Amino acid sequence: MARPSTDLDAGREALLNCVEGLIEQRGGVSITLAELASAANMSPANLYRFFESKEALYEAVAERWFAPKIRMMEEVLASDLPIREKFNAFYARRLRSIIAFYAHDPVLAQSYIELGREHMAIVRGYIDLADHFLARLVAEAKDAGYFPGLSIDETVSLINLMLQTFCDPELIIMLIHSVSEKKLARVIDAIFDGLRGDAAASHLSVVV
Amino acid sequence: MARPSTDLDAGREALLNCVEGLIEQRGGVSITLAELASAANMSPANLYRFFESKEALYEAVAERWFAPKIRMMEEVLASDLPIREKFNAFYARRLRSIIAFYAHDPVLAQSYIELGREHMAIVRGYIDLADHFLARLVAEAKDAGYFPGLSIDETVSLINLMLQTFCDPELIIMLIHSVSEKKLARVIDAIFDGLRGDAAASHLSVVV
Amino acid sequence: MARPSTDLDAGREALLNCVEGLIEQRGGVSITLAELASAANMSPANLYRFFESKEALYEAVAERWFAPKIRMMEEVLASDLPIREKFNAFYARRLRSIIAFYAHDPVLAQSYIELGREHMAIVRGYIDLADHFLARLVAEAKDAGYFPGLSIDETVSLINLMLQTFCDPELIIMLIHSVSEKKLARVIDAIFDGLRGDAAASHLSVVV
Amino acid sequence: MARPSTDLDAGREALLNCVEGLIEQRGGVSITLAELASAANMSPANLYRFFESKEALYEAVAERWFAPKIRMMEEVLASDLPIREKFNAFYARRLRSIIAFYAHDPVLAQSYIELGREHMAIVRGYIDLADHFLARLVAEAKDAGYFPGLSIDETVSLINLMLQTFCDPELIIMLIHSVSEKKLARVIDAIFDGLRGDAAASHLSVVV
DNA sequence: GATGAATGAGGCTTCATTCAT
DNA sequence: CATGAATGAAGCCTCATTCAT
Repeated sequence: MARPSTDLDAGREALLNCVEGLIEQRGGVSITLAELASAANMSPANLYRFFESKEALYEAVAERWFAPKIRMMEEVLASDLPIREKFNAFYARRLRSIIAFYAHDPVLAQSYIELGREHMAIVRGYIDLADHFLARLVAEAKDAGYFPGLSIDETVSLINLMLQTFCDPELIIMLIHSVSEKKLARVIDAIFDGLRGDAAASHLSVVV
Repeated sequence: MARPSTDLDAGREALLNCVEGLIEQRGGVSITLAELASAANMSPANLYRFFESKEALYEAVAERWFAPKIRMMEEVLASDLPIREKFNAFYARRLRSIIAFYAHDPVLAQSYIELGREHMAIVRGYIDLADHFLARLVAEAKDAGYFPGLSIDETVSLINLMLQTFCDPELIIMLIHSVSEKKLARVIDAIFDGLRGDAAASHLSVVV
Repeated sequence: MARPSTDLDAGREALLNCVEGLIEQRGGVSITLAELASAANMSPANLYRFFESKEALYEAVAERWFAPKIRMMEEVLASDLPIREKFNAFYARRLRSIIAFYAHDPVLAQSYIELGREHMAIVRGYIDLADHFLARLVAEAKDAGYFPGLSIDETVSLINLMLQTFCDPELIIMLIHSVSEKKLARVIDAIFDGLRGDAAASHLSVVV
Repeated sequence: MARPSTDLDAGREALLNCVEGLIEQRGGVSITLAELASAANMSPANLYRFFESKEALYEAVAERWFAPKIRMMEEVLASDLPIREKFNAFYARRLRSIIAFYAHDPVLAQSYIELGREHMAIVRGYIDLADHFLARLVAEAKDAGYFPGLSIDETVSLINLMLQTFCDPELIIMLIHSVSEKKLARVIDAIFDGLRGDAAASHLSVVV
């Protein structure tokens, strides 16, 4: 009866906060379970009541970071904006949120980046998800006549290359002073107005 | 027997270059001695001819990073510039070099920062050294009548707080778009013209 | 209050049945208390009401296996059969019961053997007890004039060697197709008719 | 130069012998790396020079056990016996070797069985390989007109059911006194003469 | 009584470090 | 000099066991 999971969930939240605290204090690099346990005033073994492995813990940390971004993307996809605006929103909202997060706590942001680099496998899942969303946007755009002569996969690949600096948090932070929503809009315009397969065929063969 | 140390020194340099290469390729996180040895085409055991421990290796990496800055600071201290300019040069030259390094290779710069966070103990020594230099500058400034009513230590502490963002590489990079030598000059002016003990007594108690 | 031990005893029995079930299903190797608890629909902690340790649990399992054999041995010892028949019954009844158990459930039998090998310490106690009974039988036999020139201990040791394959369950099962009560009877005859100290002195020195 | 692997290979062999010794002494259940290391007079860490994990060690143990059987099966498959004899040889040779191994060292054989039960995943690979060989035999037999109305997979599945007791070492040992090459031959005759799809259709649906 | 929470000991594995050659 | 062999300490994880409720 009751919700036996509530306690565990609360504990999980508390632990995630703890992790966040540690990350901020000393970077996210090589945090030890012993270290986390001691920060959380429990034995290392007890951590396993809340997370079934260190990996699962990092997944939860990643989820905390990515969940709102995924929600955003889903909202945008479900919206009935015209495709070009939809496309812009898809990237702009994420960009804005990353910039805001960085502005609010640059050290924490940096540390998340580090963490991401150490746990590529976890991050990759989210990148793939974003790619999947992008593919759906591209399909919609193709239905509207854009990107003629290009397959969806080709288009996705090209767009990823062009917009990398507007969606990879690491690059965004690295180029924080030159990246902006305005520039993003420009690039997206260029993509929609200029990206096609016919003229560019020879180049594409290089890309592939 | 010639000078066996020359060989060792050359080997050390080569290894440090190797380390730098590794750091740039894959971040500085959890580089293994085996990994470094294999990158340097030697056995792990042989590394110990050049560095007596992994810690010592990291110290050398740190020294490479800090040495020119220390030299700079020493030069400035030894110069016969008027104290205010001396003070400015003390910070401005370091700031310029960090910004240049970051501009030249942002990823490497980031990785050094990571490394620094992982090896705080090593870094701390250099921070203390810089504090020591600063204390000598402050003493000189006090001789010239500045910072009345403040002890050297109090002054050093206050100045560190105010100039943190102009000398901590992590903060500099983090605020790369808002930090500049010009602003540094302004802040230093404010320090020289405004920092004194009497009026600020109540605040200082808070600081401590 | 009543007799709280009755409940406990019942619980103990139930648990032992549970263990037996688990052993049969998945072998006796590395059964977890958590696993047993869940199979018994109780919390792991509650197991400790019934058995004070995992070791104690295994002792009980062993006891279940050994108890009827011990009872048999006691009955035989208390009986007033002539010594030679008594001796035969001492071994034959155990042999029969082991063969029957194996015939009834070979997998379970195998698993008990495994278990025994993993918990030698527990088993050793029962072996010692059997040795003690045997020593009493041997004493009785010596009173009747058998085994002249041999001490009780020497006799016990020799008999153990000769009858090992008729009382070690592992060996019995291993040699299931060549072991039989008839052969046992032959061997016992040989022991009673042939085992003496004088002629065999030189060999005995080797045995010791 | 030379063969740097030779030492390692020798060490591996030595370790496998050690494992075999341990298995024989105290069963194969829950052998600890520490235990093995101490039996081999080395530190647990050093084991990793020879085997990259405990799993890999057990794989090597398994390979030692299975390799000759696989070779046998391959030889039989490559031979140009008539299919029925080939089929018989395929099983009979394995059966003979298992019985011989058991006869030569029953305790060790038992312990290998235990080990197999603890490391099903490793064993499964070999079972699958045997199934693959069997499928090729069945295909050959079908080309010769046997097993009409049955697919290869169905036939393999049925034969496995019928011959289980002649190829699973655990079952062979368990039934050591009733299993024989002669009986195997009888069963194989029945399979070749009687196994077909048409008449048995209704039964097959049950089997599936 | 019975349970969930918590822990320490011990297992596998990695890695910096040492040592004999 | 340089190496391969070997190790101890430390990290992650499991599990028998205890304790407050």
